Amino acid sequence: MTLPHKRIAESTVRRLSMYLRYLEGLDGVGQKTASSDELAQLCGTTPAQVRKDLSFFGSFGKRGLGYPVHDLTDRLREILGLGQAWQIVIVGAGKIGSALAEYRGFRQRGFQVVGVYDKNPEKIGRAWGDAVVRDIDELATDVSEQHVDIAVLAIPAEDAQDVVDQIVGAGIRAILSFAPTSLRVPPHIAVKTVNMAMELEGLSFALTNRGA
Amino acid sequence: MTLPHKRIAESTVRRLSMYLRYLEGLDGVGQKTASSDELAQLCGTTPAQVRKDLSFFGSFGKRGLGYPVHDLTDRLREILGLGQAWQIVIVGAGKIGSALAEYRGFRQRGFQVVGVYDKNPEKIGRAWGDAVVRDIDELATDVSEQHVDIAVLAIPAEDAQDVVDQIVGAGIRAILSFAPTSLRVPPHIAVKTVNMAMELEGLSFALTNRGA
DNA sequence: ATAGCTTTGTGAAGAATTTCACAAGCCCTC
DNA sequence: GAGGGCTTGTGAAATTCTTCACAAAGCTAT
Repeated sequence: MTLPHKRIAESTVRRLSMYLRYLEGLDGVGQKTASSDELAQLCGTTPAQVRKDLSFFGSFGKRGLGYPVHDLTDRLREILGLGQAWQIVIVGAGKIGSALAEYRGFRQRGFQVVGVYDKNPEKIGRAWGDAVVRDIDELATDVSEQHVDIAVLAIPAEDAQDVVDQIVGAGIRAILSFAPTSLRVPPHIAVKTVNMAMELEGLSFALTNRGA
Repeated sequence: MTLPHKRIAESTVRRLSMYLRYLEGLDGVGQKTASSDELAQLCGTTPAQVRKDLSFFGSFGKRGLGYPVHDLTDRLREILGLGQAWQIVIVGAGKIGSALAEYRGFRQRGFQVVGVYDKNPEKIGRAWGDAVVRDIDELATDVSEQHVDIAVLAIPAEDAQDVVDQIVGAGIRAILSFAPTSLRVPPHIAVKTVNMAMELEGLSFALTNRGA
């Protein structure tokens, strides 16, 4: 459906995601068209960047007019693969896992939380949102038997690689990790890592080497 | 102290942060030296990249031997500005703010949480970790009167820009935002945004355009 | 239908980042 | 103290990403 003739940069995909968010907002208030300049200002980028990003996937705009808000919204959803419901599991029922399990953004964008796992016996069996916390020892079996697309890891760094090896063996296809460690996975598995310490240290560096 | 003759890329800073994490681990188990190759494998990058990144700041290694683990750890802490205690406030006492307030990584790396703020009267006054939740209306005053370096935003997108404007006016120097929106700030303010929807959509895109 | 204003789509230029490749340097052994 | 085996530090090459700049095209008004 989408035609990735060229490899699409990760930075481009991140921006597409941002364009989508703002287009949804514009669509919600009934705006019919938006120019690359308007989108760029909303997203904090440049008009040329917006046009280039979109041009990788086709010609959606009208010269002199801009982009049709509603159509482009649909098109971006399709490009980003949001047309279908992805099934995700959350691994780790601590504070972060808790915040994630209740995060409305998941459902809003078609990500269904089909399971929550922990290794702590005290947490197993408790209700969490719609799900019940299950024993992490069941994770691999569940992943291979049910259809699970994405695993979200909210567990300590030292447990992460072990869990990754298990779920990769069980056929997971993508991982979003909040564990502050780098993960080894086969090349066909998509992985993103969110590392708060890294973000904070980036700010610390910026404060130290500029604003001083 | 550190000598940023050239502008340092953000990607480089992120990797420095990762090198630091693994070096701390190696230091903890008493390893004396580490080669660029070993660090690269741990961090999932290349030896050349490791050497290039470090070379922006000096020559820390010994040819034939590698890098002195303990010294380089110290040096990286200094480069990243972790020698001092940064004071941070958390804005938004919801699930994410809660996870953040109790996040040990902050204190471990010298980030002191000196305040938690919310606009919900039911939350104001409750104890949160060491802090008590304060009224968000006091935030700007507190930022300008106390010494606050970094604000961590865990609030809805629609409230974010308003809070940003207030704390920028009050003299904040850096912002870490979990609000899924782009923030307008003057150029001397450092900003990082963590956007979960964006990460998930990146995975969705990858699943759609490859693994299919 | 034409003129004038606007905005897209896109090669080409430019900038930034990563990778290459190798001389220089350090350690150990003989 | 000379030779061999490693590993760093770094210009230069390669690659990737962003910005430029302009022809092509749509809309409105006359």
